[in-house]
Amino acid sequence: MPELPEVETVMRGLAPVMQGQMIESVTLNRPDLRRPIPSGFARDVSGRHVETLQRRGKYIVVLLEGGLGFVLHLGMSGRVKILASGQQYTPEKHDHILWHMKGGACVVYNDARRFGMVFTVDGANWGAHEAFAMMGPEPLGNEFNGPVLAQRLKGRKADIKAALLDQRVVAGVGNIYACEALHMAEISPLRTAGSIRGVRAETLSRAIKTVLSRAIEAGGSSLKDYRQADGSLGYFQHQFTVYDREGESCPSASCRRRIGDAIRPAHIKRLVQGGRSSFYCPRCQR
DNA sequence: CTCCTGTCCTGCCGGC
DNA sequence: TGCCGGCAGGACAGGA
Repeated sequence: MPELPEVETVMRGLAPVMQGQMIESVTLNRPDLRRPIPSGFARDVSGRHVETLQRRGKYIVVLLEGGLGFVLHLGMSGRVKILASGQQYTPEKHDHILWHMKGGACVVYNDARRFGMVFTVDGANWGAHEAFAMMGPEPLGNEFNGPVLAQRLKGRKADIKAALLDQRVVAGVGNIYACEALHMAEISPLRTAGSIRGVRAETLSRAIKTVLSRAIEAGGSSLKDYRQADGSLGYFQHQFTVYDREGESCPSASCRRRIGDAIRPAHIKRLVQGGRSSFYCPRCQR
């Protein structure tokens, strides 16, 4: 469930606790998440200051002094808890990794389904790591636009919905925001990916940017709330327009306008593509 | 190359 | 009430 906006929010929440601070020690409560945690991870990371935090797609990249870095992926149930200095730590089930910061703050990684991952990278050249080497453009950057999206979809026979989940096409989009962006762009999830070009590609690229930006804004405001509450990050839930709304009326004004308000609105449908649920409006998404 | 399916993992929810 | 099956989903492997 954590997609680009959630990961961005978690990273922003981590920054004040980690950036410029030293990792004093690391506790590993188990040797693996989805994959084994690299041997020596705790030793390698301990005793170093955190220089910067970055996000690439759904990954958080923590760059440390001395040219080492490590990467955190939240998988689907990963969440991060931040304990301020002096705050009592109450262990919870699935607390797998704890970073103890010098000064007493602590960052806890909790992941019930253990789809997350942690690995170290060469801090000077982390983009070359296999997790990033083939990754598509950052959707919120200037390097992502209609023509770029069209180029990346060119010739692809898969459904656009499936193609958007491919991190080589565009980074950071997952199942929820793929549904939301396609709805905003009024494009059917069943449309062949390669047919998205020209104006349609422009519309879709803009919808992706809008949907993700709005979610980050929502995350930013909920971040404040959660930090006041229990320090938990990555928990926030905001309202989706179509995702998980099977059977509800399509809220899109332009959808209603097509036939006039007097007539019944169209209803959100669910279908399974590549083993994943898609939610869409069969009337306004074409 | 691209596409497609299965796998990992556990909590939760619906059905009986 | 309790059990069981199915579902959720990001990345990746492996086969077509």
